[in-house]
Amino acid sequence: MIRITRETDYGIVLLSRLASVPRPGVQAARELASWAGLPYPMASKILKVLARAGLLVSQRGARGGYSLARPPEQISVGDVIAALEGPIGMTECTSAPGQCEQEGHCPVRTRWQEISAAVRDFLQRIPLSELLRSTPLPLLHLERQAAPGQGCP
Amino acid sequence: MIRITRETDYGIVLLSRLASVPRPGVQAARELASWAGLPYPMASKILKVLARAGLLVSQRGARGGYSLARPPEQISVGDVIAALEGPIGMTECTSAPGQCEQEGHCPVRTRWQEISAAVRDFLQRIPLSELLRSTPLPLLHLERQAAPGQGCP
DNA sequence: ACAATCAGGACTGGTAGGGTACACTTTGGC
DNA sequence: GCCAAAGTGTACCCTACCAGTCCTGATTGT
Repeated sequence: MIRITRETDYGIVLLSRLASVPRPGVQAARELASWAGLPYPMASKILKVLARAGLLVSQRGARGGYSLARPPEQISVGDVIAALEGPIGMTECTSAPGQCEQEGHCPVRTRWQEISAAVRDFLQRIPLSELLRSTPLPLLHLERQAAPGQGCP
Repeated sequence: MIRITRETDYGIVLLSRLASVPRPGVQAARELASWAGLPYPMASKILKVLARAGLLVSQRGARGGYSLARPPEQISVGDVIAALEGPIGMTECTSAPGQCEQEGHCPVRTRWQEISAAVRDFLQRIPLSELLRSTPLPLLHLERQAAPGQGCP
């Protein structure tokens, strides 16, 4: 279904929350969970992973919590997905070579690699900060160019 | 993991095979299966679904088989995915509204809808015929524009 | 008539998503 | 110095769905 998991979805919501408070905004997992309407254990699980991946900084002990490791402009949707689900690839063979026995003679393999790369790049270029803007949106548009490196002037 | 299922992957390979023979190229499921290195029941299952979805035309009886319902330029990767996995959406709420209780106040919902739409469009614009070209590739590129309808001149 | 072929299910095993629980460590505050 | 409030790590369960098989029927060319 070309779908992110629920955990990733939650992760993005939690990060967005952290991105929307003035930095440095340390928030406890319980606060974040209740704000997002998630059971605490679930939120905690996700936050742990995001911290280990380097997207969050954790502060242990009383009055501890989580805060963004980088400004929200420098954390992309792609980063979050990669942290919670592993490398982004539309097919098994694109994310982990050697899985498919057909690899040698598969007629569509290289194309899938290109398609995956395009989607990955696309997600990599959407920062958290953009997710939050409730105002006029820079329309996301997927373009096919005739040649590399020849963007609009 | 933002991944198409194996069935979809197989489906695209099978369709590509049909697209690569001169039309009207009726091929039996057994032939297609052995060509793709798939067990016959698996290939058969997939072909049935693709036929019901209108991407393939089936011919029953002796010397029957499958052929493309439309020229390969008019069948897109998005069509195949939709046929085998249902509507394309990166999150549950984008492909089937009403699933998420948070829908009303989810801060990132509209953005996901845009992102999903962009990916869906992108896949919708890659025809089977393109997957087969082994020659210089029109680079796939996902672009973000400032405004709609203002592509390169 | 018969064999080749597709159609439509039912059925099964495995794995990953989604969620919970618990024992442990760290740290601020009194 | 102790306690409570945090995060850490790991183990665990359950369910759904992916991946794959099998069987019984309906068509149709020869």
